[in-house]
Amino acid sequence: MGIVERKEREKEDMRRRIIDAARHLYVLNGFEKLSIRAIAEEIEYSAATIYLYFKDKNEVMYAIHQQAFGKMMQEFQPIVSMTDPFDKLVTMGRKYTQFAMENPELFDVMFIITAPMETLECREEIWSEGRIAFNMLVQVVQECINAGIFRKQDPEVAAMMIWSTIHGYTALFIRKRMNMFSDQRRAELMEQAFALFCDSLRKSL
Amino acid sequence: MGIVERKEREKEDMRRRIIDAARHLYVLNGFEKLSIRAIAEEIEYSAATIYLYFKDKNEVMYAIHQQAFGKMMQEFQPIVSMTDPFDKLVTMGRKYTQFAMENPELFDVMFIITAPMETLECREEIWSEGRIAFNMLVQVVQECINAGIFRKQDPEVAAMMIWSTIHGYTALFIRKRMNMFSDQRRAELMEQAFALFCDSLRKSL
DNA sequence: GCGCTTACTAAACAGTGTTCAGTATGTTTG
DNA sequence: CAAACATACTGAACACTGTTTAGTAAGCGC
Repeated sequence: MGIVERKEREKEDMRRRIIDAARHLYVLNGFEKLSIRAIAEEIEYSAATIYLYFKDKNEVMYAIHQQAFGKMMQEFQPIVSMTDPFDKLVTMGRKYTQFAMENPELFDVMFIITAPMETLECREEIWSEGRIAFNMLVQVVQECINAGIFRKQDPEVAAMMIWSTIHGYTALFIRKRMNMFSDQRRAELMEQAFALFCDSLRKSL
Repeated sequence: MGIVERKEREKEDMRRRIIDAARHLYVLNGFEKLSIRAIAEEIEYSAATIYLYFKDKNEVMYAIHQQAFGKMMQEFQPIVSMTDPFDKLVTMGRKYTQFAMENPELFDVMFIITAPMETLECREEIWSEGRIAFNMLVQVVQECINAGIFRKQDPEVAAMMIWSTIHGYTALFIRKRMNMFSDQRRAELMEQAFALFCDSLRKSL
């Protein structure tokens, strides 16, 4: 009775094909221009078929968002084997922005667009991808506390502050809210603001 | 020959009526659900009429975004008459988040949604609203430097770092990226992260 | 009163997410 | 093997969306 298993596999396969096609089109053109019909055409099925595998467009976006977190966490892997906890923190910050620059649409669906969050909301689930990534940061902050680089304090509060700063200019950049500066000045400001922040952390946390 | 002036006034009046209707519907339902047809119905004109006064939906969003900046700057007015420059900074930070909480859709169009920025891009204009608001922050940072609260440094870099932090958790909150925490913990984290940041600024900038 | 400009609109175009009745194929059962 | 059922899929429709265009009606200067 391998039929049920095969069907299960085929179902899983189709889901993967839809997500792959959707992600492919999404990273090329963004959320607004990603249509169910375009995804369907890409995999050579009718648009209605997508709805046999996903509740709605939000759920497709949620799947892309999940994959994107996988990719980001993979790129963060090298950090865990670093020795100095403060270096870990600095590298995490750098990688966060770098990931956003290299994968603006993925960053968008992970941290800015509301669509994937709506799926969670109506499923009444917690945002586990975000929780896991945030925990990684909290962990590193805790290591800084243990190493005496930071004073004893709530690591989640410190992590939140750090995430905020890094996310802040990254999101402002991605959403073109630094366009009052020239390309060069923009890069300069981000780099120096980051350096100043790292410096400030070292001295005062 | 007051006819030209009257026509000019009427044209300006119609623009204002469109913006008012658009803003009204926008703050109620957000960007996705704001349609040109709905705006037209609100002012009892046909949809095509909107296009006699605005190039496209982006330009309507840009107008709303401009008004929103006006409102925010108004709410920031009391700050300029404060005496202690560091208090100014802290109050600005608080007001930024407070504005976002009280006017989530306005904050969205000002700092997150891409639509209004597209208008600027194709007009090849600078983002003057953002520039002016940022300058206000730079000014206060400069005052902190002059008062010896901060050491001598590039005030734009420091301002950028400060904006990033405040914008960071505010944007994460608005776009539901803090939903892995309970309502209470979320508020706690934001407040304490802000307090920690202010503390850190005092000590190290 | 006659042109001409301006203001406006109905209708169409090309798209969107989503639903549903109907079909065709694969699987199970008598 | 044939009938019954379950599954997978699709064409077409619904109710929208932003935007364009051709055509109409009113106001203005002469």
